[in-house]
Amino acid sequence: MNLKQLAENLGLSPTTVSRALNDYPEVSEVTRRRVKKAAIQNNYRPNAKAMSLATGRSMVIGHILPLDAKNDIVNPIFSEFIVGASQTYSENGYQLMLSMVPEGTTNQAYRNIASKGSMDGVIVHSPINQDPRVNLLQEIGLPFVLHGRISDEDKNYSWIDVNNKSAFEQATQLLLDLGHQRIAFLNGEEQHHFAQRRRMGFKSAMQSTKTAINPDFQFSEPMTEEYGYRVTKSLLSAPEKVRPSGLLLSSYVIALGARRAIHEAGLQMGKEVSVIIHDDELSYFQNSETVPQFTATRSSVRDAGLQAADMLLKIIKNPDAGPEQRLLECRLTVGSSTGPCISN
Amino acid sequence: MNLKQLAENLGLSPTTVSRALNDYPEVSEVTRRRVKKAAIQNNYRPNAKAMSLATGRSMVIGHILPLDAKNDIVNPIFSEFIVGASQTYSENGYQLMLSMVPEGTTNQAYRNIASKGSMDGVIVHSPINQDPRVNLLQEIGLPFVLHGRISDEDKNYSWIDVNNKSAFEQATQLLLDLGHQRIAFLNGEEQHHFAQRRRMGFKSAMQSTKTAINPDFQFSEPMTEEYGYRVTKSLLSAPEKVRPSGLLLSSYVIALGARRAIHEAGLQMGKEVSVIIHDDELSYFQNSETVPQFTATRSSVRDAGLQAADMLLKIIKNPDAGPEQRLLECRLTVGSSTGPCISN
DNA sequence: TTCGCTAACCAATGCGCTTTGGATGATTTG
DNA sequence: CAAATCATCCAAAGCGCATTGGTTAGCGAA
Repeated sequence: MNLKQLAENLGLSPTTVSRALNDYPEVSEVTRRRVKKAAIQNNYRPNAKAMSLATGRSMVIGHILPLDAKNDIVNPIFSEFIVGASQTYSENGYQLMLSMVPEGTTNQAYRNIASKGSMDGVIVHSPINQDPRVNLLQEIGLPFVLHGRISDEDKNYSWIDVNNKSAFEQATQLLLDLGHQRIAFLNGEEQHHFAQRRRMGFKSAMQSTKTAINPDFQFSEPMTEEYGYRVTKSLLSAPEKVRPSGLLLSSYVIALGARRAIHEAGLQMGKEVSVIIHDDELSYFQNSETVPQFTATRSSVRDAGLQAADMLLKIIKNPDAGPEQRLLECRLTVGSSTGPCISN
Repeated sequence: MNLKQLAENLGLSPTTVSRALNDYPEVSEVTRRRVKKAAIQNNYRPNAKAMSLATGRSMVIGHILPLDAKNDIVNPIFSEFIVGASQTYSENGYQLMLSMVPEGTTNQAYRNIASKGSMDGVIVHSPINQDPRVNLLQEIGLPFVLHGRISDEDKNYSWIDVNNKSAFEQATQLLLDLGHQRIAFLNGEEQHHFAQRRRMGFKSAMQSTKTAINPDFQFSEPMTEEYGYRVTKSLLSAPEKVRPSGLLLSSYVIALGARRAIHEAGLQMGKEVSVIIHDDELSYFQNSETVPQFTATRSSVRDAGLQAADMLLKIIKNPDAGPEQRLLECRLTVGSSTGPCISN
C-alpha cells in the first residue's frame, strides 16, 4: 500500500493525503480524520527511501566504530552506549545505522557515507590521538558528535566525554590519602585520548603530593580480563614491602582479572591490596550489594549515549548553532576494595 | 556530485554513465574506462536512497533486538555477533541497521520496518518461547534468519543456533564422569529457548545416569555477574557433604561471579568445586594461557554472526530456495576449573 | 451583482537513480 | 549493393513521496 493507492481508495489526491498525514493546515479536519483512519486500517507506512529522497533527510544516524585488524576487540561499553542513544533516536523517529570501518580505509569509508547521503549525522567512537576523522568530517560537512575528544581544549567541534583526568586524579588522591605510595596503574591503550587523560590525572595527583611514580608499575594495553590477571599476578609476586599496595584500573573488565590474581595470591582486596577502578556501569556487571564491591569512579555510559544522541539531533535540527561540549563528571563511590595501607 | 552532473561533465547521457558504472555490456570499453575514472576523480558515489528507490533493494540488513522494560540488559554477546555479521555485510556492500524494539510494541515495530521498506531482511535476536515474530515475519514476507530457534523441529524457517542441548549434555556428563553427583545448574532465563535446551541437555545426562536432580540447585535468571556470585555464595554456605561439588554455568559472566564467591569461600576451582561454563568466546574475555582457566563448551558467537549474515544474504539473493538451518556444535575443552570429586 | 478572500482541494514537478524502448551509424551478410 | 545485424548511445518513464503553484467553490463585503 502506497500513498497513491491510499489516495485512490479515498477518492482524494496524493497531495491531500500526504498533507493530511503530515498535519499540514490546508486540509479540513474531517478529511484529516478520514485519511488517518484509513491509513491505520490499511497498515500504510510511508516508504522511508522515497520520503528521504523527497525531503533530503534520511532520518538515519550512523555510529562509526573503527575496527582494528590486529586487535578488533569490541568495546563492551559500546553496546551500552548504543542502548542509551537508541532511546533518544526512537523518541525522535530516527534509525540507527552501524558502520564498522576497518583501519586504513577510514577516509574512503567516511566519504562514502557522506556522499551516499544515507545518514543525517554520525557519532564517532573511540577517537585516537590526532584523529584525522574530525577534520575529514568538517571538510565533508556531515554533522557529528565525538564520543571522547582528541585534544585538550578543542572547542570547535561537538563532543561528549567523561572527565577522565579529574576522575583519575580523585581516585589516585584517595589511594594516597589512605597511605598508599606504591600505586600501580593499569591503563588502556594510550593511543586513545581518554587513556592519556587518565594518565594525566594520575600523574597530577602523584606529583602534587610528591610521590614517586614507579615506571615498573605503569601499563597500557587493551582492556581485557587477561591483561588484568597477568599484570596483577606478576606485580604481586614481589615481596610485600616492594610490590604495589594500590591498584588503579581503567575498567571493570581489567578489574575482573586483577581480582582473580589477588584471590589466587591469597590476598584480599581492601586489605593487602586496595583497588580503585573506573566503572562504566554496564548493566550486566552491576551488583546489587549495599556496599559496592569496588571503589570506583562511576559514570553511566548509557547516559552518555543518550546525551550524545541528543546533541547530534540538536545539531541536525539547527546546524548554525555552534558546537557544544559536555564533560560528564564521575562519582567517586567507596566500596569494599579499598582500605588503609598496611604495608608501610 | 550526482549522476546527472557527472554525465554532463562527460558529455554523455545519465543512462550511459549509469550503465558504465554498473558494468552493463551496452557500453564500449573506452567509454567505461573514461566514466569510471571521472567518477573516482569527482568523488562520485551514487545516492543510496535514490538507488534503492529505483531498484527496490535497500542494501540494508536490520538486526532486531528486543528491549525489555524491566530488564534491558544488553546481551554482551550481541556486540560480538554483530562484528561477525558486519564482516559479511561489508564484503557484500550491505549496511547494518540496528533496531531496539521495546517489549510490547513488537507487532507494530515489525510492520513498520517491513512497510517502510528500509530493510531487505532482518536478523532476529533473543527469540523467546512461542515467539510470535516468526509468524509475523512470514506473514509480512520479509526475509529473516533467527539467531536461535523457537521450537524443536522447526524446519520451515531459517535459523542458526548452537547445539545447546548436546553441549550441556556433554558438560554434565563430564562432571558425572568425574564423580560429581551434586551438580548445581545456573541457567539463563528459561523463557529463552536456548536456556530451555540447555536444561534439556542437563536433564538428559542426569537421567541417563540415574542421578537425582536436586531442585534446590536449579536456577534461572538473567546472566549477570551478581547472579553468579549471589547464588554460588549461598550454595557454598552449606556443609561440604551437602553442597554442590559441581557447577554448571550458562555464561562466562555468571562464571565471573561464581569464581568470586568460590575464592571468597576459600575454595579452589578444580579442587573443592568443579566448574564448567558455556563460553561464547568474547574477545575481551579470552585468555592466552596454555591451559584454559575454565573447562567450557565453546562456540564462537562471532562466527555465528558471520554465518547468519551469510544465510540471510543467500535468502535475499534466492528467495525461492527453502529455509536453511545450521546447528553449530561446541567444543568441550578441559581447563583447570574441573577435577575429580573429592567430597563423596 | 460583483469583487475579493479564504478554505479545501489537486496537477504537476522533482529528489537521483535504474530501466525500458528506441535511435543512430557502422559492420556484416546474402 | 541492399538488407540485416550489431555496437553504442540516448530520451523518457518510473520508483514513492513532498512540495510548489495553481484551481474551485463558497462566503461576506461593497
